Amino acid sequence: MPLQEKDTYQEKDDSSRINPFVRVREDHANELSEDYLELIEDLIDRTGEARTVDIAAKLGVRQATVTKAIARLKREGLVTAAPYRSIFLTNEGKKIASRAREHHRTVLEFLIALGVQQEVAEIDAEGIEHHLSPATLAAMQRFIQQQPAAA
Amino acid sequence: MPLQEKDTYQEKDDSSRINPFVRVREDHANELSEDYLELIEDLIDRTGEARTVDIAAKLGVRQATVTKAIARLKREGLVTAAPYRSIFLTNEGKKIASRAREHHRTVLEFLIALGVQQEVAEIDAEGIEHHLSPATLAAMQRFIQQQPAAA
DNA sequence: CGTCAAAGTTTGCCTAGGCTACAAATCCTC
DNA sequence: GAGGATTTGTAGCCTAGGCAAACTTTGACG
Ligand SMILES: [Mn+2]
Ligand SMILES: [Mn+2]
Ligand SMILES: [Mn+2]
Ligand SMILES: [Mn+2]
Repeated sequence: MPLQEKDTYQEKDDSSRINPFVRVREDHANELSEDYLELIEDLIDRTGEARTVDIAAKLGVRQATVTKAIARLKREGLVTAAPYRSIFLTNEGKKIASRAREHHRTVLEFLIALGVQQEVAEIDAEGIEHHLSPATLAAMQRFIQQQPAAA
Repeated sequence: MPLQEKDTYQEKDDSSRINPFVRVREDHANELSEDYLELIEDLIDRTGEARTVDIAAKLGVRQATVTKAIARLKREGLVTAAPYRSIFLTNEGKKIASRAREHHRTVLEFLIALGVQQEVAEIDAEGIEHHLSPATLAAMQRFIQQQPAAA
C-alpha cells in the first residue's frame, strides 16, 4: 500500500485539537448555501417569489452563476425548482435559512451595539456571520442585552 | 455589439453602494495570501525558517498544495524561494504579514475581552480577521481599551 | 394570437485550491 | 561518502464558483 502510515495533517501532541484553518475551510464550504437560502427566503417574503435574476442582482453575480448554484442546492435537497420557474425552499432549506438569518441578525445588532456605523456593520456582518462558534454567538447576544439600546 | 448595455450587477438606485457579497468575495481572494504570509513570518521568527512541510502541517493541507500556493505568492512578488530551499518574505510580503498579524491579534484580544474562551477565540479569529472594515477594527480596539483587562 | 423583450438555461471556458502518486533532491547518520 | 529517511517538487486529477455567448422559454401586450 503506497499510502504513508502517518499523515502530517496534525502534529501529534495536537491531534485532538481543532485546526483553525481547517475550520475556516469548512465554514467557507457552507457559506454559499447559507447566503443563497437566506436570500431566497427573504425574496419570497418580500416580493412573493425568488427569481434567478433577482438573486443574481443581490449577490452581484451573473445569472448563469446562480443557475449553476441552484442546481447544486437542488442536488443537496435544499431547494426545489422547475425549469423556468421560481425557486422554493425545502424544509431542510428553511431550517438552514432561518439559522442563517438569525446569525446574521445577531452579528449585525452586535456590531451596531459595539458602535459600528449601520452601513459598515451590514457589510462586515455578511462575512463574519459564517465564522462564529456557538460560544461566540452567545457572547455577542449577551453583549447586545447588556447594552441599554444606546443612543 | 452583443453585450447588453445595462448590466444587472447593481440595482440602479444602489449603484454607489458597496455590495456586501462582492466585498466578501474580495476578502476571500486575499485571505489565503494573508494567512500564508503571517504564518511564514511566524515560522521564521520562531524556528529560524519557513519550510513547506511545516506550513502544510499548520494549515492542515498537503505539501503539494503549499508548493502550488507558494508559486502563486512568488508570482505576486510576496515571497522568494529557491527550489528545495526555505521561503522568505519580500518587503511587500512583510507588510501584508504584519498587517495580518495585527488584525489577528486585535480580533483575538477582542473576543477574549468579550468573554469568549481562549481556544474558541483562536479558532473564530482565524476566519473573522479577513472580514473587518477599518471602522470595525477600530471599534474592537476601543472595546479592548475600555475593558479593565478583566479577571 | 403574434411578436419580442425579459428571464432562464446551456455550453464552454477559466482560476483557485484541494488531492494522490510518484520522482527528485537534500541531508542525517553511520 | 554511502544509504536511506525526509523533504520538496511535478504531473494529473477533481470540484467550486466565477465568466461570456448563444440559445430557449415565458409572458405581456398591441
Ligand atoms: Mn454571508
Ligand atoms: Mn470568510
Ligand atoms: Mn485567517
Ligand atoms: Mn491569522
